[in-house]
Parts: sequence; structure tokens; C-alpha cells
Amino acid sequence: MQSRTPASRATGRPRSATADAAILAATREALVELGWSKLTLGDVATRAGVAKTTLYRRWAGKNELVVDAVAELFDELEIPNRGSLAADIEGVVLQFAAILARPEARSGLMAVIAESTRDDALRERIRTSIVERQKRLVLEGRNRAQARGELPPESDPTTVDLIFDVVAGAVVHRTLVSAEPADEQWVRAFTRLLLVGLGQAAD
Amino acid sequence: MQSRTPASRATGRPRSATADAAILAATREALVELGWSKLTLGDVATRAGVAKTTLYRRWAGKNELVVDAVAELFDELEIPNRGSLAADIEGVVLQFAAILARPEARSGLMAVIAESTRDDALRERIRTSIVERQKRLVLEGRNRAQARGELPPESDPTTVDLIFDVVAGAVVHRTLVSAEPADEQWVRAFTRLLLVGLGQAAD
DNA sequence: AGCTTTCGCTACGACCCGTAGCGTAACTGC
DNA sequence: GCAGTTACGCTACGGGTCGTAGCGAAAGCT
Repeated sequence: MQSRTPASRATGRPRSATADAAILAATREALVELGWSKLTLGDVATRAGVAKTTLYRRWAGKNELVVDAVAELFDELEIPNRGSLAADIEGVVLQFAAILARPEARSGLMAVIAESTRDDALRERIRTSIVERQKRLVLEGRNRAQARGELPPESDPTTVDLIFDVVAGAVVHRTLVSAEPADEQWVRAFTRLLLVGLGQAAD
Repeated sequence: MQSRTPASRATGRPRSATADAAILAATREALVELGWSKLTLGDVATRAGVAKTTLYRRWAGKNELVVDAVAELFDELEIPNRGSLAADIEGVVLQFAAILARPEARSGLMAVIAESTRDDALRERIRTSIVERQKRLVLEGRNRAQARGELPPESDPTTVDLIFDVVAGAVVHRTLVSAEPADEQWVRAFTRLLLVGLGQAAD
């Protein structure tokens, strides 16, 4: 969440923890109903049953608030252990697609990414609280595949970044730009492409 | 551009073509300096030397204006003929990355995509004026590769869509989310992954 | 108690939105 | 030329959001 003072003062009235949760939930609700551009902080405050000033005391603005509200959605991702690399990839991609199918993720995520192109601090916030946190999935899946002998032991550490960009980018582009569902059929074709490449893709 | 009346009236004062160009250029300029959220239509009108009302007579709002302003950037894409599929892919991906490196494309494109998640008409505008228009690159590259014998004759028409989502998505995610340059080294690794897949990627 | 911080509330100037109204400019057809 | 039609520049307006300031009350600690 937002960066609290490292030596958090033990004196004075403590911040309401329930207010934090209420605000983030209200933000997601507003994203569903209004979308990014029509979402106003005053409206979020009203939904959360909180004064507008309280909101400004905790978040610098709309961008930071939405990043935190969206980041919580991705924590539920888990890589399944289905016994093969292909099945594991298909499983996690389907989960990722399911999250991106939710309207609060769609409208919020892309908007903050757009804003982050002009705000380095915001981009760092996105990277640490969303992207880097989920790279664990790629690492875990690769380790399992190597243990099974499906993948050679990897030496290049940048391969993880490459795979993450390809997987996340493809799913995002499919669901948000092409506006087609990343259903099982698509995920199977994508996984096949990822594993064996274009040359052998046709049988 | 915006949908003009099919039977364009031959009477009355014609719309200034130079104003169109000036407005779109001013929009890109404002995107660079201000970014999406701080861009106002009044400011764009002033930059273009045009009355604000003129702007509203041609575009319904900020979204539509930015889509048109950004779409022009992608028309310069050309698929090179370098003699091999791998080299062709590398060439066009590098061009695509170069466009996405420009700030007016970065902040504008993602923002309108975010807005399009709640506006079907806007998404259609994006698809027709940007996405579908550039799928020609995938088709042309595949045809050349098949003529060279590098790819088997394809029967499944959805493969083109899949490839486009993977390529465009990966480059976008690399440059905008991971915020790392899609330089020659990355493009080579990506192309290799795309062609031979994960299994044979390590040598 | 006394201290400290947060909370809810109200009010405020500043800015942007999108539209209406008007007079003028540009172009066409009679 | 002259009427008809459309686009243009300009001004002005109500309505909404922004982000902040100021206040008294509430909630925790020593």
C-alpha cells in the first residue's frame, strides 16, 4: 500500500484500517460503473463512507489510488501443478485472462500504465506492486519444468523477463485491444506457439 | 479520420484541410508535453490556432481526437524484405518499437485503449484505424515466408490474429510496462522464441 | 488528565467542460 | 452579381471537479 512513515508513530489516533479497505473496494466499484476517466475522488469518498479529505491524506491522487486498488486483484494468481509445462502455462494464462476479463481490472490497469509513461514514480509503483510480484509465477513454472526435464537448465536470467513480457503482453493485447476472449482454445494455440514456435506450429 | 457525410455536400464553405492537420499535430505535441490526463481540448485548440468550437464540430471528444492523432504514427510501418523470416520479423518489430518509444505514442495509445474498455464505438475506431490496418504486415510476412518454404501453407486463419497479439503485445509490454528498451538484442531473443519456441531456445 | 494524530465536515478559488449565440468568411449554383 | 449554405472565430455561460484550508470532535498513547 502507500508508503507509511518507516518509524510509524505509536502516538495519536491510528488510521482506520477498515477505511483503507473500504476506499479500495469503493474504487474498484467506481471503476466498474464509471470507468477511469469519469471516476472522481469525491465520488469514491462518498461510496466508501469517508470524507474526501481523508482520501487525500493517504493517496497523492487518482493514479496512486487506482494502482493500489488494482494490485490486490492479481494476488490471487497461483500457478497450478498439472504435471506438464504446457498444462501449467495454460492454467496460469487462463487465470490471468480471467482477471483481465473483470471490468475493474480492464479499465484501471491500462489507464495507470498510460499515466506511468509520464510519471517515473508511478511506473515504479506499478512495477513493484504488480509486475515484479507476479514474476514468481514464471520462475516457479520454469523450475518445475526443469526438474521434470522439459526445459534445459537456463543460464540467461533475462529469459524470465522475456517470457513474462510475451505472456502478459499477448493476453493483454488479446483481451483489451483485439477484444476477443482468451478462452481455452486460444490459450491452447498460444501455449503451443510458445513451446514449439512458428516453424512446427502447423501439423 | 472522422466519419464525414457519405454524400459530402458540395455546397457551403469547405472544411479547412490544413486545420485538420494542425489540430492533429497540436494534439501530439500536447501529448508529449502534458500527457493524456492533463491534455485539455482548449489547450489543443490554442496550439493549433483554432477556435475550441471548431474542434468540437469535428470530434466528439478527447478520445476520438487522440485516436486519430496516434493512428497516423503507425502508417509509416513497412515490412522489410531481408531474405529470411527471422530477419523480416526483426525488422518490423524494431520499427514498431521505435514508434512506441516516442512519447506521443506511448501516453496516447494506452490511454485510449483503457477508455475503449468502456466504449464499444471507441474500440471499433481503434481496431479499424490502427490494429486491423497493420495486420497487413503479418499477412505479407507470412506469404513471403511461405513462398520461401520457411513456413508450411497455413490453413487456420486465426493464426494471423494470434501472431499479431503476441508480437504487438510483447513489444508493448516490454516498452511500456517493463519500461525496458526493445533494442536489437531483445528483438533477436524474441524472434528466436517466436520461431523455434521455448524447448529449443537454449543452445 | 494532557498530548498527538486522524477524522468528518464545510467552504473556497481555480480550472475545464461542452454548448449556445452571433457575426463573418468561403464556396456553389442560379 | 446575388442568394443559399456551410464553416469559422469569438465570447459567454452554468455545471462539475480539483485540491486545499480551517475547524471541532474523536481516538489512541503516556
